[in-house]
Amino acid sequence: MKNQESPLGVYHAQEMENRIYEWWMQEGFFRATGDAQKKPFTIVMPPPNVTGVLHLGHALDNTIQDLIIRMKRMQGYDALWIPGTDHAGIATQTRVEAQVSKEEGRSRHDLGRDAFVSRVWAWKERYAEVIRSQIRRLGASCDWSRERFTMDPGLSKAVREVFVTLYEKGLIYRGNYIINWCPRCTTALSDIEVEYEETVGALYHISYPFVDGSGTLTIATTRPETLFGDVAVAVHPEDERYRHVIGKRLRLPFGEREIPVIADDYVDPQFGTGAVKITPAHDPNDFEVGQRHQLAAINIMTKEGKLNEHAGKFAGLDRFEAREKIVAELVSAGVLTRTEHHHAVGHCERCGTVVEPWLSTQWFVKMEPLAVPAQEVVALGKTQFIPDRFSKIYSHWLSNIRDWCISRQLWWGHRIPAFYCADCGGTTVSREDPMVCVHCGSSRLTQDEDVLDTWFSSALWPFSTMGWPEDEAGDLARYFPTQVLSTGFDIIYFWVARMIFMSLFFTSQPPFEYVLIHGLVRDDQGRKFSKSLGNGIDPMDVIEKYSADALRFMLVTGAALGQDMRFYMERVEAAQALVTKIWNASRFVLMNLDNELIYGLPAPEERTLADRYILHRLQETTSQATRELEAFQFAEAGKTIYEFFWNDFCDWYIELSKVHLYGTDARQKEPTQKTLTYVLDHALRLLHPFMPFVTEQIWQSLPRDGKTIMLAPWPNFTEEFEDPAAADGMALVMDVIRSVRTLRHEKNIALSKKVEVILRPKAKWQAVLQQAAPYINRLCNPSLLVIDPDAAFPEERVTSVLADVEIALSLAGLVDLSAEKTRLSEEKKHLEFEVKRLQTKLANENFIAKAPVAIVEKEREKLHDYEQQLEKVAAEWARLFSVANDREAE
RNA sequence: GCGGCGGUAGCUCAGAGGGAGAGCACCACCUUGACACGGUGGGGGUCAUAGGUUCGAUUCCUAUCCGCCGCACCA
Repeated sequence: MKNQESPLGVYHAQEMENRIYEWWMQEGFFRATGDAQKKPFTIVMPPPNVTGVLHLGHALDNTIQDLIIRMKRMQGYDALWIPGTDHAGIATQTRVEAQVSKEEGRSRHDLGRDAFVSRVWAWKERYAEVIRSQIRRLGASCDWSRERFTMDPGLSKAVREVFVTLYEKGLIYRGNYIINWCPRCTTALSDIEVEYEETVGALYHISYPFVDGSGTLTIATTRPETLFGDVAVAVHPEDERYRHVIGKRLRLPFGEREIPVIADDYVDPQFGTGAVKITPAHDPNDFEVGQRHQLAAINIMTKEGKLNEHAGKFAGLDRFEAREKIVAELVSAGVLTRTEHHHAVGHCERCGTVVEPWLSTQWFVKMEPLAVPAQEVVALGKTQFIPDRFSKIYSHWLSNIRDWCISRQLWWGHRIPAFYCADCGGTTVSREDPMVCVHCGSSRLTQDEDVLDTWFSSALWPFSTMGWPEDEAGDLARYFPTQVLSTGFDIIYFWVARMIFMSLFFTSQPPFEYVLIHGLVRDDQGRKFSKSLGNGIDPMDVIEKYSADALRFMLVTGAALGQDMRFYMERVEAAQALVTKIWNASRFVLMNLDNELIYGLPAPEERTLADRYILHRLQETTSQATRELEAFQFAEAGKTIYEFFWNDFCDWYIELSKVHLYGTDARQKEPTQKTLTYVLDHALRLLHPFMPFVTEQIWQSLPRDGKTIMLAPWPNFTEEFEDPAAADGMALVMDVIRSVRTLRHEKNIALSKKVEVILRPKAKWQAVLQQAAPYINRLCNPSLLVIDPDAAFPEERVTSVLADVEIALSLAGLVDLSAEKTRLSEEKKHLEFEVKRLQTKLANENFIAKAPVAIVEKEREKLHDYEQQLEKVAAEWARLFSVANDREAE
């Protein structure tokens, strides 16, 4: 009967995980119910870009969200997790352009706008499906019936509504300003889409001759090719060196154009020569200087980054090629020298091309009116960053923010709803495509060719996914605002801040209560994963080799929130070991159940000491893990549950349970079976958000109440289980067992070899130890177990002294006196040290006076225990000496 | 220049005002009726450095060193 087959069989992660996910989907467990009895709890998933596949960072992010949403669902919330994908304008367009070019050797212009865009849609369909299957493979319990894409009709409607509203309120405007331009992508970029990289470049000193022949003025520049756009040279008004040349005129090289010397305190006299060429069309600072002095702006570059007709004979050359040629000519003319110069050069975030500050007409969002409330809401704690330090980063950015350039010269994205009139030149911005110009009534309208920055639509994600603006009574009313957002710190500016100000503006509510910021997943050497390093790890490969459960557990316990983590396969293996351990422990439980077992707990009076202990620990673990999870301390919570399951449940309780399961007293069998089942059930529930698959699989085989562990109630605080007496008692029993084992090990006595064990406890522990005798018998294998405060120890023995019990093994003929003396004297030395330490501490009047009473009391108890132990160890040590002397005397 | 993070056992990381923990690795023993992805026992840390606060600091404060990151400027 004991050896019946476990219904669990062999663990096959791949087959099992796929099958379970399918079943969850079929049963609709992921769908938010809308149950009015339940409180809603909502998370919107940061939509992955449809550019390609998911990486470990996505896996971490989604695991965190799934963990939270699964716990909340079990806690009885109407939990909603909205999945989706982002169209990722530049990134996706670039990928598809590359694909078209590679496969057909054609550019997007060869295809034409409509044909190209339909190619991108095809790409989107394909990769959205890849991403969907990857998220599923991870076990994400998101509500697929509410999946969204940033370019869905509803979300596009939201984009248009937002654009038009902001335009009407004067918060969106079009203008000719310096923006960041990527000549490769041929589009404008926002400030944060530019990545600055420290580079070794050159500082060129060029001498411009005065028109009146009175010598030259030497300027310093890093970009000599822009000299064709120079409209002035500026010096500091207070700079004595140049005061006399202000107002004079200079002649530019390569041409006859003359420019004035002006004074502006923007100039730093310490830098370079103290004289700066002013090129308003190609430098943001120069642009401002130009405006202050009413200077013209000469744009000398094409959108591809080539010099245009203003550059004379250099027209048509690429900007870097032109720079070389210009420098060469100026050097031979003797008017240019160069020095090495370190400076940060902006690169396109998507393609790495050096970004060009470029004057062009673009659409902007006026930021200040939006940024102020967005800062407030975080400052007031209505939205909280976890860890809190990220709120500083957020607030710092918002307080220094410049207007947001939102137009992109791309084809993939939301087309800007602005229409220009061919007759009056007026602009019409409207919710529906206009038939006629609002200014003059002409029907000769053409829509702006450009699309909006992807982040413009992502910024609306928390409410656009819920039906805003069309359906405000449905999901939006119930599930917005959301409770939690989980994302990486790299996206705080791009996305989090923008969602917050857009939500505040359009819904008057912050979009989330908590923003969880996690760190980066790095490789085993601490480097970022990157294509160029070739160190990428596909989460699907990890799942394939181990399991989604293991990957999830590893990621979520790998580091504290906000801290970067290194990805080590060894740690996935460790997580997999836990999965296996859970599986095997469950097999044990199941193969020891009787078919007619009724689900439930044994009555309190039927519970064994071990039962009481494990229920107490279950209770502790439940409280602690719940507290930690609710504080978003996932790694801590994972550890708490891990330790309970492995150490308390497997190493101790299961071993102890064997006494009752296989023992002679049949009455104890059923209570133990019930406790095993109960504790396993609840431990699985605690583990489920971490490891959804294996816990579901096991739970299905368990006597249970419910259809799926996904919807089983989250374990609650159960006062009835609180049992400090059982906890203390078992702690002592465990100490005793451990000590006996240690003595056996030190004396090389295998557990299979029986040996007499004598325990001399303090009287108050007599009953507990007596009760625990069957456990000690099973785990220590004594030939005879004596438990008696007055027991006499045999002459030939080894001993161990605990605070509350003395332990002796009877070892006739086996005691190595000198080894034993060494061991005891080490022990004695250690105890003496501790006693001394505590005596000194307690002799300190300041300590007694100022430390909390409880601490002082604790230290006194410690001292007392140590003193007693020392006394006994010293006595034993002395006894050995006399035995040794006797032997020598013989 | 401004700001942030990290420096704890060989490795990766937790932790916390009252003489430091885990996983992996290591050593010894064990095929004990769930599990060798296991069991039992063990070794290993002046908690980066120097000051300060405190009865007490590895934990709080200051400075320094080392590693990393963000922002700003860069003609």
